[in-house]
Amino acid sequence: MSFPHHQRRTLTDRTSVAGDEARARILGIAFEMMAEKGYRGTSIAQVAARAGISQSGLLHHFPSKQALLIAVIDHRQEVDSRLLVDADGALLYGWTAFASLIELVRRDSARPQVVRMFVTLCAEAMDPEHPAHDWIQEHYADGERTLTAAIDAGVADGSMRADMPAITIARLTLSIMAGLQLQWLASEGRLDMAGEFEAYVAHLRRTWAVG
Amino acid sequence: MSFPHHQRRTLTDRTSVAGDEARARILGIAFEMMAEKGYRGTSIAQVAARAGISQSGLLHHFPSKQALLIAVIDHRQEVDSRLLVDADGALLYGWTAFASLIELVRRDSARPQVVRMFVTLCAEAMDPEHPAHDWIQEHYADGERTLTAAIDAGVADGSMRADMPAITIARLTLSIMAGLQLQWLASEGRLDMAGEFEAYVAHLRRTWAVG
DNA sequence: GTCTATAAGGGGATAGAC
DNA sequence: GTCTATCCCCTTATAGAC
Repeated sequence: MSFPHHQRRTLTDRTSVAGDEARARILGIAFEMMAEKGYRGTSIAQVAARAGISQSGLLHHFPSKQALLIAVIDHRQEVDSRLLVDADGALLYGWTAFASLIELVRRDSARPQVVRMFVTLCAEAMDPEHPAHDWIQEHYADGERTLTAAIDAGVADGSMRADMPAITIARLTLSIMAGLQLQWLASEGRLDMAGEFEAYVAHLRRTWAVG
Repeated sequence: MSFPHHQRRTLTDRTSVAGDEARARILGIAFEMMAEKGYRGTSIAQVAARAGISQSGLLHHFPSKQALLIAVIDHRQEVDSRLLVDADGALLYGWTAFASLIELVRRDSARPQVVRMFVTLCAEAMDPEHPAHDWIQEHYADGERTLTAAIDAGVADGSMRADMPAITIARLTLSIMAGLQLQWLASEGRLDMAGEFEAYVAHLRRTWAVG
């Protein structure tokens, strides 16, 4: 992923603590509002008002609405530990990867706003003119590559069968994760997202594990 | 589903053919634009311009933007034959229902705009203030009920196992359908949506059919 | 770092002529 | 059934004072 216009603070910057606090506050509000209304449905004036600052004040920290969106996406990406990677940064593989995905879904079950932000952004970023279009395409492709590699490793070490292409399993798994998010949001919590996903992995394990 | 403000032409109406043509043209353009930019990202002025009519002319046929959205949704719902129901209106059940779903996915593979409209609308309608919020919730609930009933019938007639709750299978299946739509759109056609879904049903059949 | 003022344009919807 | 003209609000972004 690359956003060439993204501002990143360097070690030599001398900015005030008050400025940092305002920036963080704006970022949090922007995230919440974009989660609910999407990028297009959110106005920077409303974000500014909720953050207790003027619109111009906001634009001092984020020079444009697009810069604000990019900052929101980048921030979440730093907060969320990367998918399928352990503490040392090594790639998880085989059933360990699926256990990690279950953990991820369980964590998401406690953060409906995060899920909503992601779902909303995914849908509107299908438009090639949307500022996050490239990001979302790379995000999907990256997820597919990573999970496929993890499954291939599981097949290689003999814990998974080779009678179904790894990429097919990967795509089905990622589809289920995305689709469950939609159903979970639509059900307003009545659906047990983590439970349903665990049932899927359990079924996969029964029918696809070796031994 | 119910939209109390929806205008439906009665048998006693005497409206001109030219008016009907204009209405249909506006409806088609509105569908395309809302598929790409969503409801919020589409302006009635742009729809009117592309339809070769003035904004006021459009508002003569659809008194508000919301009325236009509702007409678009209703129109698609009439065009698309209902899910899991055969020509006589009887409920499909068991593996027949899954065969019907495969057909549905295959048909959708040729209509990216329809899929995009639906995905975009689903995401933005998660917002309780969105005019299609109630519709989308009912749509999800209805799909879950219908498919669960079809699976229950399959278990009852002995063609499917009873070792997994019907509703779990139904939710997983609907998740996969929705998730594959997202991946398919993001991949811009590089993914074979119908093929992936068939692979899922085949796996289900191998591991879950009786006999 | 934050503000007010303002530019410049797009949005949905209405009134009334033809 | 379609148009022009208009209203009024909201949008993003900039200029310049403090």
